[in-house]
Amino acid sequence: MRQVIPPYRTARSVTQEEVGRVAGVSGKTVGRVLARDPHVSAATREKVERAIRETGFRPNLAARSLAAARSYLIAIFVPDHSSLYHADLFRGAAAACGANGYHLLLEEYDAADNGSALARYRESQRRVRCDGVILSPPLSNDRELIECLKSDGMAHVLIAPAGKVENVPAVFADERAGLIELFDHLWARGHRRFGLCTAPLGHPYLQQRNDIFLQCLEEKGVSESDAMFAPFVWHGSGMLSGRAAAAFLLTRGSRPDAIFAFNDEYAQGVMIGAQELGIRVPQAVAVAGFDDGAAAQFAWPPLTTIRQPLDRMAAKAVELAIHGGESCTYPVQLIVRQSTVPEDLHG
Amino acid sequence: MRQVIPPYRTARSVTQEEVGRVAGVSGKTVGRVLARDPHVSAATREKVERAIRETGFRPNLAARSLAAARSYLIAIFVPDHSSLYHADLFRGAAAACGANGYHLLLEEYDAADNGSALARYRESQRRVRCDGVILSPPLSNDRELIECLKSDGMAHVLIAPAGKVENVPAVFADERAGLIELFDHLWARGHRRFGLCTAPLGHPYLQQRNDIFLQCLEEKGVSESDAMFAPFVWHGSGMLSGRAAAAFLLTRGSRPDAIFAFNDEYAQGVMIGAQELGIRVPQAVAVAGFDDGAAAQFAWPPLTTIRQPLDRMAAKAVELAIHGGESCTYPVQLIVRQSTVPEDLHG
DNA sequence: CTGAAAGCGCTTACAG
DNA sequence: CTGAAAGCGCTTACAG
Repeated sequence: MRQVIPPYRTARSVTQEEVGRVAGVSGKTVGRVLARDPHVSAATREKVERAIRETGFRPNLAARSLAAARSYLIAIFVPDHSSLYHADLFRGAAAACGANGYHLLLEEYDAADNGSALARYRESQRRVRCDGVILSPPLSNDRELIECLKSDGMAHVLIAPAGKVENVPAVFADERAGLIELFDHLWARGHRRFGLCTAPLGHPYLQQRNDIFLQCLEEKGVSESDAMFAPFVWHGSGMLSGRAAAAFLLTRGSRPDAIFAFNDEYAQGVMIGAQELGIRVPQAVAVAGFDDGAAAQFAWPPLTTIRQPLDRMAAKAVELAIHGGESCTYPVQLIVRQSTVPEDLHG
Repeated sequence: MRQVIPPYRTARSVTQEEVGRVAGVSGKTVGRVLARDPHVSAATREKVERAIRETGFRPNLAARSLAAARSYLIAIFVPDHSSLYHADLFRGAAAACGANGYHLLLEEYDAADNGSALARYRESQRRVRCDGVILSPPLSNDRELIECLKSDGMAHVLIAPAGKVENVPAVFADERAGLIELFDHLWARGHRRFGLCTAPLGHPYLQQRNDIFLQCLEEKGVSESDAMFAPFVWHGSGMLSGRAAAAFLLTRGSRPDAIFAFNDEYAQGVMIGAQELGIRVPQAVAVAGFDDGAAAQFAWPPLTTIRQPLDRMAAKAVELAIHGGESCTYPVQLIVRQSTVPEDLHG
């Protein structure tokens, strides 16, 4: 029966038993070597390793999963639109999975539909049970999905949720420290009139960046300080929406001399919008973003922004999902470029 | 023994047997319902489906894989740097996997190291045997990796390889048709002096785009027609390299009046480079790209480019990997925007 | 330090 | 149309 292999089946692979036969030990001992069990003599280990090489043995993940009741799979969700932010996360997560003998499974969801990720999770988990799920913004604030994960007993880790979530391990970037540093940089350069972009609903982690920026302003308590908000209007992409925000902010009576956009895509749009109006960046208006992700690479002039280590954060999330552990916060870094400081001052 | 569940194990799940008990049939019949076997009476099917709902039964992928000798997993490789192109592919592939009851597995590799993807494949496949592997550029022209896949008997599908690869199913975009359309567009607008960007080594699919563009020029056989190539110099990102290419092309004696960049990231850099030199796009120089991917979203002015349906191509690749089938070619679409036609002409 | 047994939860033929 | 048996290739206790 076992020899009947229809064409679509993968070739029957070498088993531990067969490796054991070649090495002159039992298959179980081969399993021990593979599991790095210390209770194996060096000589046996040596023999087994040679036999593994000779036979081209590859452990069968399905069998292993079934016996061990773990899948060696970690799932992460990808929104159905291009997101540079998420692309960076995936790379970091995939690398970390590989390093831990795990594999990263990508699940797609519809970002425009609030319940979609939950539905996708339910449907998908009918087929595979991953060992853990990693939730990135905006899903890291999806209470319903998190509740479902909890009640399923599914390990889960949040990346950069807005605020702490009780009893759920999370990986944060120290956004507050970065924003304070950015604010101080702008303040020190003499900026007093600030423009901000209203964050879209359902993205509390973006809103939070604005909130912290406003707190910085408040702490200065200087009366002439003022913040002006561009309303949120979606124009089909972060860039175009940022461009519209710039048009709003820069065509009023008293326009801001510095604009903080809650992420790089918006910031680039703000710069384009300003330049279209003939307003020079940074001479007439300084612009800063957040993330230092791929979008910052496309910005001109080069964008002053706050770099968060997304790849390391994703890697940490994978490790927390696999091994458990405490929430942690990664430092961020203010990257000063020519969108806030003219080139000639850069030396 | 089976009741000893260490904390790290996933909870024991409901089995087909148990569902069968609830439904008053054997577990095998439950399996038939799940497999959509037509030889099940409607009444039985109904009973079983109710029992599945009541018990919250979820089939165990590991057990299924082990018994059926297929993993229900498709692997795709992601380079270790941000790539908008690849991010678009992944989304399409993930969606198609979901629709087919499969899952997409992300494998990371080092784009700077030629043998890295092969090494990564070998190492990873020691642990999981996927049912298929999808190779996207530049891996879709990696002979060594493809040979290895073949000798492993691993199903594989190529996305947009440069040239046909013998006996390997591939998904193409009709780049030639798109490039001819783009060339005709530029020609019709009176452009005669063309600038091109030399493609990086190891990316024959980009080189191919230049080659086709040059063929179009040749076919015109017009003596004053000329093409000028910017040398390839990597400046850390496609955008910055394109910017340098523009600086090269636009500071010679007889500068081009239209520049074709082999992809959108380069094209955006070319536009930035031109604008820095005070050369207006499109009035003084028209610029066009290729892909209409996420990079085109960041471009200003909006970029004329050739849209290829990356998500559908990736979805098709997944289907070929799962079900087999013939190579196929997707139509592309010239998207004319303001980088080649001034806004006032757009109506 | 190593082996034999039992079991993970499915699918695949084969009977009936 | 439905059931009982065998098997997929591992891991987990338990013996020795």
